[in-house]
Amino acid sequence: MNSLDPLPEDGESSRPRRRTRIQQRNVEAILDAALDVFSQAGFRAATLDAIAERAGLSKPNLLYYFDSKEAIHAELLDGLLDIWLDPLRALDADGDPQAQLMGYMRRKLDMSREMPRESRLFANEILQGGPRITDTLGGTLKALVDEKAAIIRGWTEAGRLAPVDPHHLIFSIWALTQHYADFEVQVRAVLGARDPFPEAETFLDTLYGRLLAPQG
Amino acid sequence: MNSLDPLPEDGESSRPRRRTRIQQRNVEAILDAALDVFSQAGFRAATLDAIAERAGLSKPNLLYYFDSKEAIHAELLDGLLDIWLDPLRALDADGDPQAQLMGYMRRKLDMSREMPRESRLFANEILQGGPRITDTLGGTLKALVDEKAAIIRGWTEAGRLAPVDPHHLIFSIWALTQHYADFEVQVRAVLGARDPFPEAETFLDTLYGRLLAPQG
DNA sequence: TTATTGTTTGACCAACTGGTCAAGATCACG
DNA sequence: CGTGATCTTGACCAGTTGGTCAAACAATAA
Repeated sequence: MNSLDPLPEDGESSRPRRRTRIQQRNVEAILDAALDVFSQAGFRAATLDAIAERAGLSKPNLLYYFDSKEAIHAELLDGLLDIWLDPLRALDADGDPQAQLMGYMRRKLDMSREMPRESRLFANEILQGGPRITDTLGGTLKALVDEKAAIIRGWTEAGRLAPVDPHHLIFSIWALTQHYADFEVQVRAVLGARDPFPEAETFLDTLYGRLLAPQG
Repeated sequence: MNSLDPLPEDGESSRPRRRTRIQQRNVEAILDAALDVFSQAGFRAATLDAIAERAGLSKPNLLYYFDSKEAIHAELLDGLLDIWLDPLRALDADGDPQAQLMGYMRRKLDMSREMPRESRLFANEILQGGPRITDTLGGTLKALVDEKAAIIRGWTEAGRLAPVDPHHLIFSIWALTQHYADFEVQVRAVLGARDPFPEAETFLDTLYGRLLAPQG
């Protein structure tokens, strides 16, 4: 039994956690390598050997920093979920409806471009039935989506937004933006040498412009 | 070495292939079980034991009908790809542009509802870099998409369709429809008991209605 | 019935995988 | 420097996995 993290038992600051430089560096390397491997293979098909190699450590050394394969995966998912949902949290009831939603879409698209591994990590997890995050899905996530859906419904009822099902509107933003990360291989195969993202941004601007503009 | 399929060496008809009733039944059972397992776990994480169990056969018996795990997977992908691309093939240059595209979208949404395993099989494959179908992606698929994109561009240029990037329009249909199969767990977690599909159809009708209607 | 072909399985194997452990190497600090 | 804490590793292990094989068990046609 190892597991470095000394549990709530700090003297002063309660956040930093990693104590030595070596710990800092290695834990970081492990999580980065694990993100590579898990996002490409999914939990079960990922191997500790592959993660260790990519991190430049031996397998037993990995297990000195983390209790198990599950522990690494869990820490990744945990840390990422917040980042992942941040753009939705930022949706502001007091802002301009269309600008808010288009801003949300763009931020998600940026994340697909800049954090494709993270996107694929979630995709893999959910595709495989999400056994490790069903709680979060039905809990935190559902609550957040319901909250924001209510805001969107409010906008529509105030006539500031064309009528749309708020939940499916949010799904559509997820689907359309994450598609460029999750199905990147396919998109690139079809598009050839072209860079998908600038075109995607233009297309999605058009799409949501036409979908959301009030009155028809 | 086994591999039943007698290669091009038939006496009369060249399609049927499976000779005995037993073969017919077992091969079918294996492919169905394999679809269950591969679509849920991805290629690497899927096990022959799991497939065998679900098919009600012993593992050596599986391998009497198929040369290897890869062979099962390959046959699945092969057989499915045609079905999967059929709706796009059906896009008719001579039809009404908007009706054609909305029809395509609906057929894809139907497939997400009725063949979610197949959708997830592809999703898993592509998520993991599509090592077993990159050829098809850059070949058959790209050719088909390019052809249909040209048709769509023609419609737009004729003023029969609002201007949109044809490739990204096709991507959007894939993303939005397959999302309901591939991310089903998430969608259901957020929506609770509601059936996603009827709502999805309404939403997508609205979306593509507003996006595609000519003139603004 | 018998010979032939088709089907099924238990026993087995080598490679891989997640994880352990004790011993050694390195570091931080008084 | 010395000493305790941190870090690293080779050797190892038990369970899993894709795949083999010879022998047994059907089905069927002559």
